[in-house]
Amino acid sequence: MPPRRQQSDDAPIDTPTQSPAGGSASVRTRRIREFAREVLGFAEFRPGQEAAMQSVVSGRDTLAVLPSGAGKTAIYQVAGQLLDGPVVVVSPLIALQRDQVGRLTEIEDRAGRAAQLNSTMSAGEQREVLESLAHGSLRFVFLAPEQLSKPEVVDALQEAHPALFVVDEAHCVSAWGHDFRPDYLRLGGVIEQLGHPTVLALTATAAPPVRAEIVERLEMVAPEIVVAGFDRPEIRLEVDHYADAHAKHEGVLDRVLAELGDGRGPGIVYSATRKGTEVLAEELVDRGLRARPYHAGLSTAEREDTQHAWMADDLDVVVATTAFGMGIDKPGTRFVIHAEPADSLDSYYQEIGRAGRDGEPALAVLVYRQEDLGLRRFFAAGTPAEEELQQVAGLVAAASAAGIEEGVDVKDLREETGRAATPLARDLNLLEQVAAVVLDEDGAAHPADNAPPPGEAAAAARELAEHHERVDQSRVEMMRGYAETSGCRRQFLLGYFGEQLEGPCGNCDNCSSGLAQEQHAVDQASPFAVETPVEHSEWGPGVVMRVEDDRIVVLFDEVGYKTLGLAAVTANDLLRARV
DNA sequence: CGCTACAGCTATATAGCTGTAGCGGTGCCATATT
Repeated sequence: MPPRRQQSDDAPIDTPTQSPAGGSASVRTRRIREFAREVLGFAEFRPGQEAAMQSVVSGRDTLAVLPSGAGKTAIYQVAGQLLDGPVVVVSPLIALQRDQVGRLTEIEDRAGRAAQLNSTMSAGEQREVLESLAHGSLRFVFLAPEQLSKPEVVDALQEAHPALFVVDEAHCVSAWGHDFRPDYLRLGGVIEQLGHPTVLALTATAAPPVRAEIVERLEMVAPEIVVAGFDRPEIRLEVDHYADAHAKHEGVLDRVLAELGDGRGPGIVYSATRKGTEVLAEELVDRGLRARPYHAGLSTAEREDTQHAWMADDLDVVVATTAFGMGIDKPGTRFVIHAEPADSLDSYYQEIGRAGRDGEPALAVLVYRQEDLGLRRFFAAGTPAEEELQQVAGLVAAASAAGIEEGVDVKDLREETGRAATPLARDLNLLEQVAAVVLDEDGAAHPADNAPPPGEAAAAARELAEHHERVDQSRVEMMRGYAETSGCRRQFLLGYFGEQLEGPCGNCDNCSSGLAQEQHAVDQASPFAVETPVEHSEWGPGVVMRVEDDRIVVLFDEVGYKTLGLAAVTANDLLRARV
């Protein structure tokens, strides 16, 4: 397990005697404050912000989990000014890169020049960025992780000796790395190639296992972990339960109409499917609302148009898949209604966190049907068959044995196995992670040095995939737990993120109905307290995340979140406190 | 995992049931076609 050091906002900063920014901690503090005031126009820091700046400027790898709007960007702006060398910022979306570069360009004369590097630019423009980086005339470069699979990009970065390597929206490492965007998993290797500049990982939402994975994947060394309180008390939490699909559908429409009818709005409706967004948007339009669907299947022009209309207050509702989100910050968003549950509380919290960013009261409603978790379970599944993995490993090994030096192309593998590109890419990534296969810069597969035989490699890869699947499924179960709890929903949510709220929040449906108070009274009597490290006879070590009257939720290192009945636990002596 | 569309069956012919195959989410990038 990676280290899990935590530091509260006001804890003293641990200061090495010699630091890249030079000088003592007090000098550093002064320079940070000066820059923040004079260039960024800060009157004061948000929670966690200055602690993260201190840590980064002192040359320490840092993971900062700070709420949206807490000024994560300012952390690397300040660091970029005080460190000696350029700053590389890995950002998941080209649109986000564009926004950041735009903002930095406004203060360019004081903060330093910024540029992006991506496929929307001409070859000439891309070359120019790499050259100015090498000449030292660029302070910030923004790129997607995929750029770092190109050797010429890594070479250019290496020559520029970056002082800081920033991974923005760092939860993507965990959420997207495994299958969707595997280059996120390779960032650790890139950081090593660059001589391990100081690493700064930034995210708004990360539960303890996600934090651990970020630290591990990025190969962060003795990281400072700054977590600022991420309670959003202004967001009221509610869950509407339905048994019937049609009734649920009507329930979503009614909920939206009720909110807007009361003059509250605008808001976002999240649906799990593209079709769902289109059907709901159309029906809302039929009921007289300014509503539009948004998903990745729409043309770029349509998406941009909808996004602009949303930002310009020309829409009451955007009905969207998860494609609508990162980088969209509209402070006056009054409600977020989910027509289906998210795949985890991590995603759910991120999505509802888009409401009420102006600090005014906002509402998050989950319109819930147990069956809707099925789709999430399906997406969480998908451990490949061992034979499938063995076949792929075998083909790679055979090509090498036959003396084919350029390796095996994914295209060739597709022809030989008759399978689609996506599952094949997933197989190769798994085999790469168990040190059986190496992918070169052209995407061709070679056997790794001392690679295990295909049978062994396949077994190890399957085991790894099963581990991910168990954890992902357990995250879906926690989403279910949130929907079905009779306790305070905010306590449940914050507990999931490892933050304990002393009493019921008073601003969720279960608090309003009185259920949460009854529940809370019972919870006090549980034999296992929250945050107790425990050992389970079958599942190994874990930490108690949540306590209810007859059950507890434990986060296990190996199998993720599990809900245990207390009766069975005590009867069979399943769980012991670790010392 | 669960829903939908649709094929194929039934029953005095056109609607209504049953079984099941197919499908479902996120974005980089590069390459092929206009």
